[in-house]
Amino acid sequence: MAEPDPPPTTGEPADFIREIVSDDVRAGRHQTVVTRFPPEPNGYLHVGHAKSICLNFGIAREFGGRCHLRFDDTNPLKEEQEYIDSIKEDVRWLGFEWGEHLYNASDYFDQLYQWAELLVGQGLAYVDDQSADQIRETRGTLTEGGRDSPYRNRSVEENLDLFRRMRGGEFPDGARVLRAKIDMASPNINLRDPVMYRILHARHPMTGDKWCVYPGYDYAHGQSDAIEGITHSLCTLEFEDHRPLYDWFIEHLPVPSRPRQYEFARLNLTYTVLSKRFLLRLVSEGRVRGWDDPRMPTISGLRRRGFPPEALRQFAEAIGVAKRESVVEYAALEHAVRDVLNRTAARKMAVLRPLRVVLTNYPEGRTEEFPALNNPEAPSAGTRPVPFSRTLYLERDDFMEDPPRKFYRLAPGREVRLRYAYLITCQEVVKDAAGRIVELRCTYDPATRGGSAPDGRSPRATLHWVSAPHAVRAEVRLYEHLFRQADPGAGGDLLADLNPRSEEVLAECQVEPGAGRLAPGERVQFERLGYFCVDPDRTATLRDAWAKVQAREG
RNA sequence: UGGGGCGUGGCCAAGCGGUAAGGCGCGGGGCUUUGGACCCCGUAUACGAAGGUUCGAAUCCUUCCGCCCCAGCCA
Repeated sequence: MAEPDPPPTTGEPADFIREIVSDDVRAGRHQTVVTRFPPEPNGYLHVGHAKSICLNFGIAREFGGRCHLRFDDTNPLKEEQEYIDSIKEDVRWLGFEWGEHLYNASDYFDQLYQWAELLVGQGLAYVDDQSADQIRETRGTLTEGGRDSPYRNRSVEENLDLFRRMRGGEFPDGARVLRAKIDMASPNINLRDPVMYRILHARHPMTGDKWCVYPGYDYAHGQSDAIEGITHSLCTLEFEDHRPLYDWFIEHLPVPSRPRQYEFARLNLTYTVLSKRFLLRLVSEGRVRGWDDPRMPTISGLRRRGFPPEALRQFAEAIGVAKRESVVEYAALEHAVRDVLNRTAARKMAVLRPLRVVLTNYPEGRTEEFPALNNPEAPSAGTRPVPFSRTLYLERDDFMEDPPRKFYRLAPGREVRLRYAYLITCQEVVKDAAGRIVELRCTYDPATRGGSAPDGRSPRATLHWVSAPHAVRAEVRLYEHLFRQADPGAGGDLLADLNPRSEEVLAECQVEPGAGRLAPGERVQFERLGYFCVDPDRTATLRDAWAKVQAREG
C-alpha cells in the first residue's frame, strides 16, 4: 500500500541539492521543477536506488514539480523486460507515481541519431575505424594526453557516409564507432573524443531489431534530459567527471532545454553490498534464492522481508544527502523499520522453540480466553481473544534450571507472569532419559486472572505463551546480515564474507490461532521476539511461512 | 606524478565570519503485564594539520596531509 504523500516540507532546504533547487525556483529560473529517476533495466533496484528515488521524487513533490521514470536502455546486451517490470513495481511500492511520465532513452533513438549526424556535419564527430584495443592504447593515461586517431580528420562527407552505413548494418560489431571530436589532450579523460555510438547487432527490449548502432550513456543521457525538460539531473559522484561532457553535448546541440547535472554520494551500508553486478552474481550462482530473497538489499528483498515502504522513506530522510562518501550503519535502517512497525504492526504471541508446560492445578479440559491488546501503541487497534488452557508452550529461552544473576525469567520455584493470563510458579522440571528438559510442571494462581495479583506482587518477568491445544504450527525463518563483516569484501573476497548463518529455519514453532489468519505480506510483532512478515511467495499454506524482520534481542 | 571531488563526535549530518543543530549508536536513570516502546540525562573547549587575516574562523587566505573517483565500443 502506498502511503499518502507526506506533507510538503517547509522552512530551510534539507540538503545542498534542495538548496540549489530552491534557489533556482526563487530566482525564477524554472517555472516547474522536473527531475527524473533513470535506472538501467539490467537488474533489480536496491536500497541505494531507494535513496535516489526518494530524492528525485521527493524533490518533485516538495516543489510542486514532477519526476519522470526513464529507463536508461542504451545497452541491449544487458537489459531485460523482467527488470523493467520489477523497477516499476518497486518505485510504486515505495509510494511514488510517475503518472504519464514513463519514458525510455530508446524513445529518443531517432532524435539522438539525427543530432549525431548534425554533429558529424559540423565536424564535431567522426567515425573511427580503430579497434577497441587501439582506442584504448591511444587514449593516453591519467598523466599523459592521448594521440589523435588516424581517422580523426576524415571529411564530413566520408564520416556521414560511414555513419549511415554503420546504421545500415554494413559493418560487424566493433568494426567502427562514432566519436565526438573534442580534445585528445584533455586532462579529463572523458573529453578525449568519447565514443558516442557503437555497433551492436542485438535485439533491444523496446525497439527490437530496428537498430544496430546504440548510443552510449554520455551521449544519450543528457540529451534525454533535455528532451524531457529535466531541470535538475541528479546522479552519483562518479559522474562528476562526466559533467563537462554532459555540458558539451548540450551546448553543441539544438536541444530544447538546458538541464543541469548535480552529483551526490551514493549510499553505502554496513554488512551490505550494493552493487548490481554482485547482486546479479549472488542470484545467478544460487547463493540466495532470487532477487527478492529476504536477505537481499534489493527493494523486493526488503519488501519480502517485511520492511514497510514508509520505513525506507524515513530512512532516506534520516541519512540525508551530501557529497562526502560515507557508510551508513545498518542499525539506522533497522531503527526506521522498528519505528514504523512499532506503531503499525499488530501484536501476536508465538513460541519459536516450544517447551511444554502443564499447569497441574488448572482444571483438565477447561479453556478460557483473555483479551490481548492488538497494539499497545495504538489503543484504537482494539483487542483480540487469546485462548488459554492447562497445557501451554513457553519459549525454551525463557526457562533456566540454574539461572545466572540477571536472568529474570522462569526457573525452578520462581514465579513469573504469563502475559494477559496468570502468574505461574515452576514446581518441577521433567527430563527425558538423555537429561533434556521436555516439560515443566507449574501451578497457577487463580487469583491473578488477567495477570495482576490482588496483593500487589509483581514478578520481574512477563512471558509470552501459546495454548498448546489451540496453537497453530508454523515455520518461522530468522535472518541475520547476508555478510558477517561490516565491510564485506575488505579482504578482497566478497563471497568469503557471506554469512553462513544468514538464514535459520525453525519448523516447529507454535503461534496463537489468530496468527494463522494473516494475509501474505502482513507484518506483525511477535511479542518479545521481534517483527515478522507473512511470506507471500511460499507454499500454499500461508500460515506456515514467516520471515523475521527484526530480532528484538540477541 | 594529470583531472575531478571530499575531510565536523563510533556512524550519518546541520553549520554559509559571531562563539559546534538533529538522527543513529552507546552509557546512566525513570516508567512498564513486551528485559520492547516511551520519558529524562550524558556523550566534540572541538570542526584533517599547520600557519595567516579578523575584535571574533568549522566557516576567509596559504601550505601541507589523508581518502574517493576517472584510462568500458558499461551505466
